[in-house]
Amino acid sequence: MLEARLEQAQLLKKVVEAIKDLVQDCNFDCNDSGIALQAMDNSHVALVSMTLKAEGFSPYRCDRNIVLGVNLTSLMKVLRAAQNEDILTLKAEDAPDSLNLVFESSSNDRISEYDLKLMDIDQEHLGIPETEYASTIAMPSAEFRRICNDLNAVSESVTIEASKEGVKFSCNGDIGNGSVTLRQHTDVEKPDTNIEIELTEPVSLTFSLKYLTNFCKASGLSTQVKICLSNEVPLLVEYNLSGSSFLRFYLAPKIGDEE
Amino acid sequence: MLEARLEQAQLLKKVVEAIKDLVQDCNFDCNDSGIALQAMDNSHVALVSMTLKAEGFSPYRCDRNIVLGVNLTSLMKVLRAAQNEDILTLKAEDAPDSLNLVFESSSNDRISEYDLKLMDIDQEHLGIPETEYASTIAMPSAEFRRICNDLNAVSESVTIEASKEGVKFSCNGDIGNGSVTLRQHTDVEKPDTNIEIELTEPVSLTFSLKYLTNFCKASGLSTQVKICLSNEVPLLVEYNLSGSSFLRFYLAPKIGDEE
DNA sequence: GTGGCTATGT
DNA sequence: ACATAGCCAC
Repeated sequence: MLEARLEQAQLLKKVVEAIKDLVQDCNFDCNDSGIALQAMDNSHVALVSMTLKAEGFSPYRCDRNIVLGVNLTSLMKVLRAAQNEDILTLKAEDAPDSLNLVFESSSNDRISEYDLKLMDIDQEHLGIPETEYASTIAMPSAEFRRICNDLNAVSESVTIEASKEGVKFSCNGDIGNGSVTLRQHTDVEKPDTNIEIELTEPVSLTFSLKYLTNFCKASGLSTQVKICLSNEVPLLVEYNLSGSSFLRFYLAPKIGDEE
Repeated sequence: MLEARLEQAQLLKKVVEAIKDLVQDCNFDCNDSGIALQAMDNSHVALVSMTLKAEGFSPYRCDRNIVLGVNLTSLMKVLRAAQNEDILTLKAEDAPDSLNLVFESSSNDRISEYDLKLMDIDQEHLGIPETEYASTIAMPSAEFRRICNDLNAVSESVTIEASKEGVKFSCNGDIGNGSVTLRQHTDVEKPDTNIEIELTEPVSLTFSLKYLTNFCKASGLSTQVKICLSNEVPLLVEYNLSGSSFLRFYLAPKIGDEE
C-alpha cells in the first residue's frame, strides 16, 4: 500500500494546476523511491515528467509498485479543498480503485477526507533520453513567465537563441515584433535573481508560446527555472522542487515553415 | 407611515443579495417592532425568514402595520446604488404603492433617492414552528461556506452527521466522495473561530448543496453561523445580525432515494 | 505593502 | 471553468 504524507498540500495542488491543461488523465507511478508521472499532451507535442521523491514526504511508505490512474480535473476539484497550511496524506491500496486524500488543518480541528475514483489508463511508455544540452539557461521563473506572456501578446511562437553574449527571446507577429535579451548575471546576495548561461555551442530554436505559457503556470513551485536547449531536440523546462523532486516539461521545436 | 434609518445601507444590501436567488417577490411586513420577511423559494423546499428589529434602526417609526410587496431583483438594482458607508432611510406611506429609499453619504455631501414601485403579493402565511433541535452547531460562517463549496465540487448533496465526536459533512459523487469533520474548538481569544456543538441526540440528515451554497451568500453578514438539526425536520441555518435581528434559512432534508 | 480569498464576468 | 479585479487580513 501507499501512504505518503506531504507537509504542504499546496505543493501537489500547484503541480496539478500546472499540468492539468496539458494532460487530462494520467498515471501516477508509485514505488519505494517516490511518486512519478510522465505524460504527453493530447497533440503529442509536449511531455510532462514529474517526480516527487520519497524524501519529500514524511513519512513515505510504498511497499510495491502502485499505479494510480487519475483524471486530473477531478483531482484538481479535490485539491481545491486544501487550505493553505493543510497537511495532505495520500493513501492507496495495492490494487486500488480509489485514491484516498486526507487534509488535516495544522490546528488539527478539521479533517477533510476524499476518495477519488481511479481509472485504467493505457500506459504508453515514454522513454525520455538523457541528453547533453548545447545550452542551459537558469533564470528566475517569474522572469521567464513574464517574457513568455509578453511575447505571447505579439506572436504565437518565440525563437530562443543562446550565444556567448547571452540569451535572446524574439518573435514576429502581425502587429510587429518583439525581443527580450538577457545576459549572465550573478548576485551572491540574491541567488534567486541569477541568470546563468552555460553554452557548449550556440543554439537557435523556435517554440510555440501557447505551450511555454502553459508550462509557466508552474512558476510558483520554484523561484528558478532551467531551460535546456540543443538544436533539433525538444526543449526542456525544469522546475526543481525541494529535495531533488522536479517538474519537467519537454517541447518539440517548430521547424522550417512552421515558425 | 414607515420611516426607518439604517446606519449601514450595506446590511440590507447583503441581506437582499443573499435571498434574491431564492425568492423573486416577497412582502416586507413592517410594524412597530421592526421589519420582517418570510418567503418560500419557488420549489417550496427552502424558506427564508428575516427580521430586522426596530432597535437596529435609528430612528425607527412605524405607526401601524404596513406591507411592502417588493420585487427583490428591482430592490437589488436600487440597493446597488448604495456606497459602502452610505446611510439608508426607508420610507413608505400607510397604504403605499411605492417604497422610498434615500442614501446619504456619511460625509453628507451626496443624497440619492429612489422610489421603488410596490406590488400586491399573495401572502401565504407561513407558520414556522418553534423547534427544539437535536443538535446545534455554531461555527465560523466562512468555514461553513468553504465546506459547502468544496463538497459541491464532488456531489449535489451533503450528509450532515452530528455526534458527540463532532460534526461530519460527507458526500458521494461520480468522481469519488468527500468528507469534512470538525470537532469542538473554543478559543476565548478568537471567539469568531469557535466551533461549538450542542447535542441531545445524534442526527444524520442529507441536504441539497445547491441550496446550502446559496444560503452561504449570507456569510458576509455574520462571522458565525448556527446550524440546527433534528431528524426529519428542516435544517435551520441562522445568521445573527446586530441587535437580535437575524436571517434564517430553512431547508427540508432529502429523504430515501433522493440522497 | 503584500498575499490570500472571494466574487464576478468571459 | 478560468482569469481578473476588488477586498480584507497580516
